[in-house]
Amino acid sequence: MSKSEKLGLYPKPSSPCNCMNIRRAARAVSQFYDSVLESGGISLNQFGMLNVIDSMQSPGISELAGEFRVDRTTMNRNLKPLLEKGLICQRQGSDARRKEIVLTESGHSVLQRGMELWMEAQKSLELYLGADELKQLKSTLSKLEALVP
Amino acid sequence: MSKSEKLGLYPKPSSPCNCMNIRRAARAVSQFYDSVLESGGISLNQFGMLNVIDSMQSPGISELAGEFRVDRTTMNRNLKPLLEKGLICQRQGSDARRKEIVLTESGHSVLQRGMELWMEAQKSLELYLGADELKQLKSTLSKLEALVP
DNA sequence: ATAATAACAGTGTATATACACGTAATATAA
DNA sequence: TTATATTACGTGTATATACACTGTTATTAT
Repeated sequence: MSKSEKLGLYPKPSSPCNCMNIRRAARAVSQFYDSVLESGGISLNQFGMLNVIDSMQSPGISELAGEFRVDRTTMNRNLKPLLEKGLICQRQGSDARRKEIVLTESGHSVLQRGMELWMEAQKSLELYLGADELKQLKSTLSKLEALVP
Repeated sequence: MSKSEKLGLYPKPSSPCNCMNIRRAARAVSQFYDSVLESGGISLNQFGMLNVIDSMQSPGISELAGEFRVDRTTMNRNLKPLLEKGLICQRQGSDARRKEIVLTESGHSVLQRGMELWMEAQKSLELYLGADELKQLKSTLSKLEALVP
């Protein structure tokens, strides 16, 4: 390893590929948020699921997936760790096909603690990027989301 | 489903969470690039690995991971599909610890075809966002990458 | 020369992601 | 009312991602 590499004098070169770059950035930001949320015993993704569940009226898995904008089967799998940790539970609705998801007591606690940490992370990122650049980023990301139906 | 939902008149609301938004955007852009590369029989991620391998001098797995900015063990696992498809092969270097990765004939072909498709995808995205907004995005993504060491 | 340390790679485990396929329950059409 | 279509959910399979731990080889210190 060269001296300049050790000292990190050179910025990491970006890929010419826009997709690679956004994937890398997403990994980096995820790791940052995860590290901030770590002391709350939960990951950013799991915190996000708890938060969305809490904001909906006992949603079914498909509705949750729609709100979260992931595949339905992805949501199904991602709920498993929350179930095992006892942060959510499932109950049968009047429609026998539907499985309603609700937060447990423990889930509410973890969500509340996570919210404080999440706000820290949000604030840190805003400081890091600056309000203007962050606003521009949000706008662009919103457009990119619409690339897929 | 309401009429407005069917017609998609309302833009999908973004999450207040910056991390969620960038993760979603990354998924959307990945799906877009994957769909364009599909006829080349390869995903964007795999194309990217082929491309980086091709641009390096028979790298070891750790070097490759460093260039690609993923965990070493992630790179190890991600190379498996490429090996099974016969697009790359591994060979022993003079250093017995090191496993050098090189493209096969087939790998070069797939890379070449993928390159055309990738350029299409790049061009499409540039048209979609506009050159200025894309440039700004690249700059911001580069900063975000630096959030983690 | 031997012991301690570095560097390189692999595996177990866990999560995240989505497609193809299958099953059960409801709603709609004939 | 029965046949059909739609809706909601689950599983198998495959990929992507990273951490903790292990093993092997090379380098360095004593």
